[in-house]
Amino acid sequence: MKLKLKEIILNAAKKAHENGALPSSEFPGVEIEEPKVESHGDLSTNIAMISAAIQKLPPRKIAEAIINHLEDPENIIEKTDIAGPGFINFFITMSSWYPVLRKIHTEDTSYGASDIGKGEKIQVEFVSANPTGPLHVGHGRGAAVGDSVARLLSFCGYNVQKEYYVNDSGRQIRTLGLSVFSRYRELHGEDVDFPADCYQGEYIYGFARTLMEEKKHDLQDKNEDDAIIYCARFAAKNILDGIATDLDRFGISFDNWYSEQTLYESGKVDAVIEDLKKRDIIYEKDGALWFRTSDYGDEKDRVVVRQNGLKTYFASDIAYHQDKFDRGFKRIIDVWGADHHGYIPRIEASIAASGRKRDRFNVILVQLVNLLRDGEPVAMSTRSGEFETLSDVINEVGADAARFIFLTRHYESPLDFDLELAKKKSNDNPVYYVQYVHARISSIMRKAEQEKQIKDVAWSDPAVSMLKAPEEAQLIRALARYPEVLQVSAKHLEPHRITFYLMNLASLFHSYYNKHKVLTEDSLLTQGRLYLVVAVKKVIRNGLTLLGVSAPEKM
RNA sequence: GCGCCUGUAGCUCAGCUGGAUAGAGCAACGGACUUCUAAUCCGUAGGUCGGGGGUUCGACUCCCUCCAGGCGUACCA
Repeated sequence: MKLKLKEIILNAAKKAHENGALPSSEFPGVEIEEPKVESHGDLSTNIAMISAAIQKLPPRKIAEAIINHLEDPENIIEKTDIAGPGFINFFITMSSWYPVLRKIHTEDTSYGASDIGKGEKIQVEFVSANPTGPLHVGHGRGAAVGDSVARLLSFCGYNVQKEYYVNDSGRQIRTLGLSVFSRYRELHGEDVDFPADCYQGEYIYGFARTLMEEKKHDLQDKNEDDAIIYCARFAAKNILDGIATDLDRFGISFDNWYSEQTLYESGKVDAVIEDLKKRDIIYEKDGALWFRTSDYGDEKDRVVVRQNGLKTYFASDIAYHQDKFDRGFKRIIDVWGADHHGYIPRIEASIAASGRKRDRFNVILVQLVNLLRDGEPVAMSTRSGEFETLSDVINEVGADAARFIFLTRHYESPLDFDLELAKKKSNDNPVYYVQYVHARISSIMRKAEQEKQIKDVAWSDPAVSMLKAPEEAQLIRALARYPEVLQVSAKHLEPHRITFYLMNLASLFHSYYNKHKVLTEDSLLTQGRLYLVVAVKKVIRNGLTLLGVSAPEKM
C-alpha cells in the first residue's frame, strides 16, 4: 500500500513539474508513514516539506500542486488533506485494504516473510555459557533474544546458523575440575580446605557423589593433575548435557556446538598467532605476546600469550572469529551479556586486522536481568551458589511467559523479572493478553462449526465488503503493517518490536471483540468477520512463533 | 579518570533512526458478564521527555556540556 501510494505521489510530482507548477524535478527523501492520530488519515507524506528548499516554494503550495496532479486509476484514495506545516494526508478507501486479508490467508504461515536477506549466510552465536554451572536467568534472556533474532532473520530471507560456543578449555574448566575433586576428597573423609575461588554450588557435590559411586577411591590414587582433569571433563560434559536439556525445554535448539578445545587441537590458534606475528600485528614485550589492538581503535594493546606461555581467552577468540568468516558467513552476530562490552573493541580490532569490514560483525549486548520475587531482589552468583537457575524459572512460570517477558524490553535496557508477576494469569502479564486472542478466535471457530456448520473461511467479495466498521478498518491496517514491522525488527536486530506489535494488535482485537459480535444472524456479515478474525489469528500465531511462544487453541 | 549503556506519567516501559496535540500497561477513580472465554472491554485522571546550550521549517530522536544510576576498565574467562 505504501509503495503504491509513493508511486502515485511521485508521478503526480513529476506531472506537476512537467506542467510547470513546480520548478524542480528532484524529490529526494520522500517518505510515507502512518500518522499517529486518526484524523490525519491512513497514510501521509512529507514530500512538500522536504522539497521546500529545492523548489523554493512554501510547502503548502507544493502540496497543492501535487494534489492537483494526482492520478488514481485503482481508486485507492478516498480523499486528501493538507495539514500542519505541509503534510499531505491520504485517506485510503476501505475496499483497497481488503486484499491484505486474502494475502494473509493465502500466504498463511509465511505471511510477513521477505527476502531482504537474499540468502546471505549469517551466523548468530548466543548463550555460549561456560560449562561450569547451570544456566541462570541472565542466560535465559540472551537465549530468548538470540533465538528470536535468528528466527526473525531466517524469516526475512537470511540463511541463518545458530551456534553455541563451548568454552571447554582454559582456567575455568580446571577450576571446575578442582572444585569437583575437592568435594570428592571431602566425601571420602579427607580434611580438605575448599579453595575460595572454586565453585561453591550444591551441584558440585552431585558430581562428586556420582564419581565416588562410580570410581570409589580410584581418583585419589591417581596423580592429582590427572584426577582434576578427569573430574573436569566429567563435570563439563554433564553440565553441558544439562544446559542442552534446559534450552530444549526453553524451545531452543542449536545448529552447531563449537568447541574451543578443537580450535587448539586443530592448530588454528597457533596458526593465527604465527600469521599475525609475521605481519607484525603481534609483537613480543616483557616476555609476553601482544596484539596491536590500539592500532585498530582499542584503548591499549592486549596480551595474547602470557609470560608463563599460556594463551589468553582472547587468543582463541581471535581464531574463533576468524574461523567463522572462513566458514563462509558474510555476517556474524554475537549475543553477549552487557558486562562484556569492554571486550568488543578487541574483537573488532582482530577482525579489522584480518582485513575485513567491521560492520560484518555485530554484537547484541543484552543488559542484566534483576530477578525479583514480590518486588524483592533474588541474589545471583555462580560462585556463591545462590542463584535462581533458568530451569527453576521455567518450572515456576513456564517457558512461554519467560520468553515473552524477556522480549518485552529493548535488550539494551535492564530488565526486572518478577517471578510472582510472571505467574499471574491476569492483564499484568502480557503473554496471556496476546495468547488469549488466539484462544478466543479458536473458540469462535469452534462455535461457528457447532452452531452454524461453518468449518472454514473463504474469500468472497460480498462477504468481505461487509467489513465497514472503524474497528475493522483499524484491525486490517494493523495486519497490513506486519511485514514492515518484521523488516524493521530484522534490520535493527530488535525482536521486542514484534512483541509490542503483537500487544497492540491484541488490544485492537479485544476492543473489537467486545464491541462487535462475529457470529451474527446475517450470514454474509458473519462470513466476512470470520475471514477477518482468522486472519488476525494467523498473524498472532506467526508473530508468537518468531518469539518462540506457543499459540494455544484453548486457555 | 576514561569507555559503554540507561534516564520519558506515581511504577514498568514503547516511541518505526528528524515529523503534526509525546503513547501503552500497572496502580487510582467510575462503569460493562441471562450475549462468540471478564485471562476482556469502555471512560476519567496523570508529563518543563534528567538540566542547560546548539543544529533547522520542525528535536524524546542529531551535536556539545553538565547531573544521576548501572556496567566495564586483567598477562580472568
